[in-house]
This record gives sequence, structure tokens and C-alpha cells, in this order.
Amino acid sequence: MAKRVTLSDVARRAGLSPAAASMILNGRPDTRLSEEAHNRVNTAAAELGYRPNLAARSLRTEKTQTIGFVSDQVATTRFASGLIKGALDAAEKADHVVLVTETGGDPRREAAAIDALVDRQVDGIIFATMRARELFVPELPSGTRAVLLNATNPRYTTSVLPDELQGGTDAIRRLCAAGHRSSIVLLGQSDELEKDAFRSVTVGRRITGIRREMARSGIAFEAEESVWIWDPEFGYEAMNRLIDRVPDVRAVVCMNDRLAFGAHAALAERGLSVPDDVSLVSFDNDEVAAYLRPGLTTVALPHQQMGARAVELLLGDDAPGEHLVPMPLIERSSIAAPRG
Amino acid sequence: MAKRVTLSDVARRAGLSPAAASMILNGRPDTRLSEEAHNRVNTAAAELGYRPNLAARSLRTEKTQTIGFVSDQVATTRFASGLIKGALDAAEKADHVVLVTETGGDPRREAAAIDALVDRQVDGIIFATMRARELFVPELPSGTRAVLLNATNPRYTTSVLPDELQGGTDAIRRLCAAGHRSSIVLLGQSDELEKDAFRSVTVGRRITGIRREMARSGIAFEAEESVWIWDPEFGYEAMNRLIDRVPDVRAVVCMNDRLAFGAHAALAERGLSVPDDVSLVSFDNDEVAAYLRPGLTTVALPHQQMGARAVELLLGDDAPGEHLVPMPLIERSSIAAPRG
DNA sequence: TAGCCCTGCTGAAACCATTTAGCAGAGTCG
DNA sequence: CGACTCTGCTAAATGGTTTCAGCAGGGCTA
Repeated sequence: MAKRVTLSDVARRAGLSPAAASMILNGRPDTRLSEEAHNRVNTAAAELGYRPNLAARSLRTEKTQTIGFVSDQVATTRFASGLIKGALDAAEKADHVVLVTETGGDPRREAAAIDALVDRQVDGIIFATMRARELFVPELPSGTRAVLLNATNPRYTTSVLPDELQGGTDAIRRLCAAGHRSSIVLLGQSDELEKDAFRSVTVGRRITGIRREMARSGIAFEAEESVWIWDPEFGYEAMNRLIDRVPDVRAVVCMNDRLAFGAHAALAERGLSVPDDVSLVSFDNDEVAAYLRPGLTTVALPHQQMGARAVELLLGDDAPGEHLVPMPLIERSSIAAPRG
Repeated sequence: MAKRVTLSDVARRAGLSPAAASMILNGRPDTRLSEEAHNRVNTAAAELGYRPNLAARSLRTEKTQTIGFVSDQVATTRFASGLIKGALDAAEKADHVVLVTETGGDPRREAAAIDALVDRQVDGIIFATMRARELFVPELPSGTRAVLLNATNPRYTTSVLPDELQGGTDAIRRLCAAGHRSSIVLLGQSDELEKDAFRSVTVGRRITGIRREMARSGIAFEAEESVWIWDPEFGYEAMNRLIDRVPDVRAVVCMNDRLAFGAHAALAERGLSVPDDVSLVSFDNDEVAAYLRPGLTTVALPHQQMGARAVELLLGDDAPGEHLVPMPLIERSSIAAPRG
């Protein structure tokens, strides 16, 4: 069984010392080794198919070209895989590789995951949550870099979040641009009922963006329905209540696509067609948004960009702070000019 | 900044040699070190908060307690994240951690990913594909273990696949159990048109399971519609054609849930209700299957179990070969006794 | 009392790359 | 000619763990 090729083998074949070979292969800048030496080492390495032993290298350098990704959930939502994919892609570009772990939100599992990553001397850790929130992060060995993905934390202040304020704003702008100025309802949230309820940092901003832009345009919601669990069935029920309250509803703003999915079903049952009778705008760009007929116009959660941004921040040297990534409006066909 | 605690520190504090400490902490079986020594070392390690330097250990042992996961796709389908989650969970149980990479099906990226993993001396690699197929796996360094997940390969014969034959069988059994014996149609596949087309290993088995069980029960499809891309819109179109061909259709077997989703819409439009007029059974247990009203009865692709099985096989010493994991029938409410 | 085994432990090599200090020789300057 | 610099390279230490060979000393047998 073929033994591994080591640096010494390369050096020997090139007629140089391992030290020289090391410097050359690592492209050290201000070394004084000859052109000639460079060539000999490089060809020797190529001929032998040399691959450095990363364990040995890490032992010396304490770097691993590896980053850790600690997430509370990986399988449940598309959101998670988008974040991971974004991180993977960016890591690949930076010649890093990523160790993925899942904690299920359990602090014990989280601690274990962090230990496992720190033991492997990852160059940095990304902490991701699926529902944006303040995240508890245990003390890390000094020198371990960390960035929060879709989360915030008072100590580790470098974080990546979707720009929900802008997203909320754009959703309303789009509706206004289509000519909607009245008979608009809000599905999913109601300030009266939820004054003190804490949903998440991002939901708060989303709703602020929405309301602020409504105010700026001088229009108001005709009715609002609060929904606790943003799943299709509850969207369906809430939409029915909204139709009862506002029979001439012309536009509905849904807090997310799953609610919109339910709303769509309720509208269809009442004989109201989208977008001819009622326009629909929503958030997240969930898978179902594309399945619906007509396709749902929605403000996307830019998972992949967020994941990518997180690794760029982890590896780069940007200033700490909140980094917002824009939420693009995905135009499909659920918005039209109001009837009549 | 606190320096790392090393094995020597522990040994010194225990008044023993590093060699002794190493053996004790690793629980070597037939060492002759005293009870007393064990205690001293263990308490010293605990007091100092000793954590072994894994880079150093790997350098010696060539093991890393790390496994590699190479997948063609991670973000696109729920399937991918299920596989990953299953693998993550099983790895965690076995005290391993997993390096996830994505290739997008590009052989160059795949080669790069494998290099990156091999360089990091992973204990084994899982190769996963989202659409089951024969997968090309480049030569690996001898001694690198590999298992194929949702894929097959002539050289690396350890693979895990869903038991589609059983899945197909169970779908039909369920329909029969409800009393369906005629006016049954198949949506998504048609032998006449697709005799020579290759879909994937698993689709082939799924359809075989279906047809074999139909034959066994002495019944036959009234009509079949082939669909190339298994997305809702095409399911919708195909269902319309099927209703035209078989106006008294009583049951439809859909090749997957996205098709079923489209079929559901088409049926609703024609005033046919599920399950009272028409029963629906399908495959995959996609997210949409639960969103539909009524909920879709479907034969699930057991992602997580498959992912978990893969790491068990990678780490254990089972015989090579194809390992099938059962596809559970998820009962919701799209099947009822045929009308009339 | 030599020879042997057994117990409980240690010394040192090995794993492999990186890095610092420094050496030999040639050339330059005053 | 001596001091100095510059060039092109190497020796050796370093990082932390595992593991093999073996040592010291006590007890036992012949």
C-alpha cells in the first residue's frame, strides 16, 4: 500500500531541504530562493503528486481551512438549506470546507457541537437560527471568530440579517404601484392583539417596514387578522374571517407564503380570483409560492446570499455590526390593478 | 491569553509520564497502570479542563472522528436536507462530526471536494445524489471507506436506497384495501411511451412495485399519462387529459406529490372532490402533501433514516451491498371507498 | 544466588510541516 | 585588506499525541 508522499520526499527529489520546499510550496513572498529552486520543487511536487498533511500543518499553524456551522435546525425548512448552501459556496470559493452541526436548539447539544468544532480548531464558527432571535452563545476560546446568521447577540456583534425593513417597504410599494389605495387587509399580524408579543427581531422589522410605508403613502389597512402559527390552515381560516369583515377586499398582504397559500384557497372557495378580484403579496419566497397558480408575488428571504455573506464576514476583516442583505421582490402574477 | 492545556500538563500534575496519561485517558484495556494512577490522571485532566489536540492525534493515528458528505445538491430539495439531517444525527451519536460539500453534479467540483476531504483525513465519505442513479466515484486512496446514498456504483458497493418496490406495492395495496378495483389511472408514467427511457433506478422499482401489485390483485389501469417533468403544472395538465379519457375516474396513482398537487387542482376545477369522488395516492411525502386539503396519503421517501443508515454503514462493519430502507405509508385523508 | 517472571511505569521515536536563526560564499565599499 | 552586505540555502526546534521497547524493583522458584 503506497505510503504518503511527504514534504521531505519532495525536497529530496528536488535536491533541497524540506525548509526550502515548504517555503516555495507555500509561496512565501520575501524568500530568496532561486527561480531554479522554485521550478525544481514545483515539478517534484507535481510528479510525486504531493499533498500536504493538513493535520501536521494545523498542528503547527493552528489553522485548518475549515469553518464550523452550528445551526438549530437543518432539515425542517428550506430556509436552513439555503443558508447552508450559501455558506458552502462561499467557503468553497475561499478554499475552505465546512463542518455542519445541528443542535435542535438544545443548549447541551450546542455546547457539545461547539466543543467538537473547537477541538478541531475550526477557523471560525457561524451560528445560525431559523427564526431570527437573540441567540445565546457560550464563551468561546479567545481568538475564535464567530458570526451570527439570522440572529443577534450582544457579545458577538457580527451578524447577518435580512433587510426586512426594506422588504416590508417594497411589498407595500409594489401594491401602491399597481394602484391599490383602499380595501387592503393584513393577514398574519395585528398590532392591537400583539402589542407585547415577541415574535422575532425580523418579524418586527417586517411589520414596521409595512406600516411605515403605508403611512408614508397615506393609506391604511381596512382590517387585520392575527395568526399565531403561520401555516396554511390558519391562513385559510383568517382569510375567511377577513372576507367576512371586508367583503370588497381588493388586496391582501400576507406575513408569509404559507399563510398566503391558505388565503389563496379561501379566496378560491369564495369565488374570488387572484389577481383579477384580489391581489396577493407575501413574504419568504417559499417553495409553494411558485407552485400556486397564479404564481405568488413575494418578497424573498435571501437565504443563500445570507449564508455566503456570513462566511465572507467570518473570513474577512469587515467591521463588526449588523450586516443587512437585501430582500428581492420576486415578481410573479398575484398582483394586478384593483378592479373597478 | 491562556495557553492550551496539553497532555504533558496533565501528566505533570498527576506525577506521571505523558505516556501513562495517554493510555489512561484513552482507556487502553490491557495496560498495567494502577487504580491510583487512573484516578490521579483523570482528576488532573478534569481540573485542568484538558482537551486533546485533535490535530496532533490525527497526525499520529490517521483518524479524525470526522466523516465527509459529498452531495450533488443541498439546497434544492427537502430530500437533501433530510439526508443530511439523518447523517448528522447518526454521526453525533457515534461521536463524529460531518464535513458537508456540494458539487452541483460537476465532476471537477466533485474531485476538488474529495481532495479536500481526503486531505483532512476523513474516516469515510458518503456520496449522495438527489435523483437516485449510478454515480461515478473517482478512485479513492485505498483504505478510504465510502458509502453511496441514494445511488449505486459498481466499485463501491455499499449503498443505501429506499425500498421502492415495497413502496409501490403498499400504495396499490392501500387503494385495494379501500375497495378500488376499477377506474384507476396512473399519472406520471406510461410504459408504452417510456419503454426505453431511463428515469432512475428507484423510479423503475417504484413502477415495478406498482404494476406487480396491480397484476397480483387482478386489476389494471384504465389509462396512463406520461409526464416528463414531475412538477405541479404538468400534473395539472395530465390530470385534465386523464379526466377526458376516463370521465368516471375513481382513483389516481401519482408518481410523486408535486404531480398530485397539480392533479388535485385539476380535479377541484372539474368539480371532483377528493376523496369523496376520487381517491389520490402518491409518493415522496413532500412538504406540499401536508398542506393540501384534504391531506395527501403518500408513500414517504424516508430521507432521515437513509442518511442515518449511511453513516451507520460507513462506521460499522456490515456486509457491503444494497441496503434498502422501508418507505412508510403516510395516512392522511385522500383515500376513501369508491363512490357507487 | 542466579534466573525468571511480573508489575507499574518511563524514554524516546514517530507522525509531518513550518519557522527561526544562522551559515557559507560572493560581491562591494572604503 | 578588512568589514560589511547580500544571496541562497539548511539545521534544528517546534507543535502534541501515541506507541513500542524496555527498565527498575520485588517476589518467586531451583
